[in-house]
Amino acid sequence: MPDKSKKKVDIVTVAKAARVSASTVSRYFNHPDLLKPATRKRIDTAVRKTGYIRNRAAQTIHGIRSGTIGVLIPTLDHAIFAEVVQAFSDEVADAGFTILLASHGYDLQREYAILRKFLEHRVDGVVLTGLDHDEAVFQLLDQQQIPSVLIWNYAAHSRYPSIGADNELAGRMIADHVLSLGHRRIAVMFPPTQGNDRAQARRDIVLETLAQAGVTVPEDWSLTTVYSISESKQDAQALFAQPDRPTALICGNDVLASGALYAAHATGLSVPHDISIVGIGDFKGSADIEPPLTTVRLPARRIGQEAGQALTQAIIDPTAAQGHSLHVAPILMQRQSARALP
Amino acid sequence: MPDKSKKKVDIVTVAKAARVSASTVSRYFNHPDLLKPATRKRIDTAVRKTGYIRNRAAQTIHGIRSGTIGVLIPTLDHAIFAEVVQAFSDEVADAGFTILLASHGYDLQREYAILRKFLEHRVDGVVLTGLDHDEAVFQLLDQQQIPSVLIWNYAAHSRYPSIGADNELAGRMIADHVLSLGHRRIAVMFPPTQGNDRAQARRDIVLETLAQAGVTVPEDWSLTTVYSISESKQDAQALFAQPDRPTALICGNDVLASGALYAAHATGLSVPHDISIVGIGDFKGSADIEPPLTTVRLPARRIGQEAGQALTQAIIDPTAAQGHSLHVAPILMQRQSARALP
DNA sequence: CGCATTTATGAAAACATTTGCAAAACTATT
DNA sequence: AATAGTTTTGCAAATGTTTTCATAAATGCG
Repeated sequence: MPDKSKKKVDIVTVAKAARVSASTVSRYFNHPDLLKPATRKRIDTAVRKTGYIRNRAAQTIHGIRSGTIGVLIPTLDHAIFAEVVQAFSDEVADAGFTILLASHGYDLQREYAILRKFLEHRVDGVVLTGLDHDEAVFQLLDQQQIPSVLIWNYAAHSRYPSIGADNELAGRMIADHVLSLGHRRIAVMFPPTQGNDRAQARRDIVLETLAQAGVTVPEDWSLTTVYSISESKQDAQALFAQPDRPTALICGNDVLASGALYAAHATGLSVPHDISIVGIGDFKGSADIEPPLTTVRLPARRIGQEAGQALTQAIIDPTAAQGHSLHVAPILMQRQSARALP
Repeated sequence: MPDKSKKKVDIVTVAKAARVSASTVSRYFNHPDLLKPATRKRIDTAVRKTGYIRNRAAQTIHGIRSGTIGVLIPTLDHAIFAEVVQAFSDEVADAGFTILLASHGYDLQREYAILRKFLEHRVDGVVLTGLDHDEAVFQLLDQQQIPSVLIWNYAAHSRYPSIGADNELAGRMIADHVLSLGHRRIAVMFPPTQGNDRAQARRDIVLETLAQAGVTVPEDWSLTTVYSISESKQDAQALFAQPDRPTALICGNDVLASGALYAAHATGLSVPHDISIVGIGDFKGSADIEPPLTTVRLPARRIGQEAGQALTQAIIDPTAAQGHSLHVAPILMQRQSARALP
């Protein structure tokens, strides 16, 4: 039915077709209750016939909300970020927002550039991943006075409201757990930490917790491995091949831990009998891997949802106090990849 | 430095600060070469001082491109889609496009609604996942004459250019492979197929290929399992517990296959000695799981990249022929989870 | 039925830009 | 120094909406 001719159809095209003024058509969309049912009906058919689609850009220049939220993550390739984004998107979609998504690949400069682009699009809100960002990023946010939230990592005193888990706590929890199982000969495997405050915090706290218990990790038992199952499998295999083996391996995240699990399997080591392996994150497959991975859960979905609620709230009611940080507690998931030393 | 006062800064604010007209400021951004170096410099500092950020919405109503591409996927929770999106996003970001992302969760009605929303935002292009869509969706696309591509699945005769792998081919490849290994007692496990043409096509072709070889899959060896490791582990465990066991299990995707692998492990079955298990997709961990999974690779990154290139091309040069479909060939990855029957 | 309300609609200004055209400011040439 | 040509800039119109204000139409009431 809709008119297929290429001439652009705008609000006045519809107005003409319905024999009303443009203002009335505008009202049809924004305050339908102000219209006489008969006119409403007339416009309705006109819209249908012309195939009219509202132009959000034209609305936006009136200071009307754009209906978009900019979401800035390191990468979608980590399942955990994909999960947060999905949850966030679902949450804000209900309120009519669409997300503008971009990833910076841990490059702070790109993050700034992308944020600017978001701002050019006049996003109604911004989501940034992690607590640490370039000072220029914060200045831009301050200056534009745009509702923003930092997700994934939590800190009570963050510069903008943060919604996420306390990564230091998570690190301490897993380290404490391993310690409590009686392990003292412990190896660690973490991802590189440049531009990644989350991994950084985790590593530091794990090492510190161990140190406080009098456990020091020898140089060659402290592995740095990129986020990849194959890499971690390889590195762990090398570690396990050494004559002198640790009794436990703490991994900075579950991907690394999965790789380590496979490495153990490939090396003929039995987990948790010969070695205990733990991760951080509780990623999707972690509960089902063999053996099920002991880890601490960082509730991604929950974070996405909470962030979505907080941000829509802040956008819809800008007078309300600038949102508060929210801590989504990590949870120790005791499964079968770690055991107590006899 | 930038002015922190809340009064909105627009192009005329900058113009005043630089003692030029608004048009000149506009030219500063769009045709800088038309400006005298001195004026350019003056505007430059004015922009900096005022903290001005261009308003894309205002440009867009002039028919200028919005610089956004709408990407519509079923869900980000499947790593494979996250991967395509990431690759696509990287590709188009280079050309200055930002993506508007939304997921429909396999609900065709929602897909239509989201597409409309994209169109309201005047996206410059649209990416849809899969070949099958509501007729209304295609009509909208036809009517709006907007560059569009269907990704993930390929078909030579698709209604809009499709860029992806031939899922039927992938299904046939893996079925043929299992057959060629000498298996005849074969079980299959596929995800539910409603609203999911990809899974549908795979299942049909696998069954058909087996049938052509004279192999029929008994009712209770044909499992339908939602996309989830834990579910598939459970279902596979039930299957393996039966007295009469198949010699091979073909899974509709690698997630299902991973679950089955864990199930075998948990049941004390050795893979591939006691049973061969294969998947489709070659997901991220598939090469590193124990044993490494035999599967057929659906090159997600490649698809995302190709789609990105094709779409930017179509947007930048609309006169060029409406893009062509592109087949990204699936590749059989022979690893260790399947063996030839003696 | 006429007047005062109330309700529904239209005209025009506003929003932040871009752009065609014309005027102004330079340069080069004689 | 005057002219012609070129480069740089400004003015004003245009873009697709929303909104304020005013007017027209409908309704209620005595």
